Amino acid sequence: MTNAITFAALADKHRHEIIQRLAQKPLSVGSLASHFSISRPAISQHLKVLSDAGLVHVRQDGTRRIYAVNRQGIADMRTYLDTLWNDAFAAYADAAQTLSKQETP
Amino acid sequence: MTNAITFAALADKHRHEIIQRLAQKPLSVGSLASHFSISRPAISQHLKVLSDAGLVHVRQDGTRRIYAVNRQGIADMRTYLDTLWNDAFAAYADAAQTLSKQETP
DNA sequence: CTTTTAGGTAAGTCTTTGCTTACCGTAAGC
DNA sequence: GCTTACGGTAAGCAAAGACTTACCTAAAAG
Repeated sequence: MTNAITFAALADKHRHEIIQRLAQKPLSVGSLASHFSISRPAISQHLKVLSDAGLVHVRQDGTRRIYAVNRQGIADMRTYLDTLWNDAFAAYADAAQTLSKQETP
Repeated sequence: MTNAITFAALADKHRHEIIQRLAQKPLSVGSLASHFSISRPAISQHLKVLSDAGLVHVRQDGTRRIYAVNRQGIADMRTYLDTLWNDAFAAYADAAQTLSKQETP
């Protein structure tokens, strides 16, 4: 289910860059953090937000935790936007037909 | 261009509902506000955020302002997610090939 | 011209959130 | 066993954000 918190996960500049990097290649927390100016715990917290939103998933590898993009989560957002787009299209076509009353309160 | 602020626009519960309603039918500010428990100025502020993100546009109709979904903005987000999805897919295929070194720091 | 209707904007408050440092648990290496 | 590497979590703080009320402008109605 795609909702406000799913979008909130990508609403931060750093989380945005995190998911971009993970889309290129799955990475450990430390290796990910090395690309940023913020602390490693901050990255951990961002990853939790992304994880809770279902946009990334973890795999344990020894002492390291490898994060990767959860493609299903991305697909769900796409579907959500598809619906929005289609609805808006239908509403537009509808408004074009009945030009007289654009808005019935 | 789709970035963090575009997603931030949909990161709020109320803005989420606003765009859903606008996707069904373009609405004036007041008529939109009547469906919510928050004040009209609050709705105005939310509409500004959505507008700045390029997700809605306005049309003046007498003293009223009719807001509608900007389909191009939605399409841009879809494209962004498409790229993300494809990149993640490529990274996944790549990781499957070279199973030995999943991560090169 | 005056009044109403519609809505954007400002100022102030309260909540949320992103960051830091400090701490703790767990898995590999010796 | 002990130690080191890797990260998740807690507490506290400062910045951002979502509200409110109050105010102001612009278009229609009379």
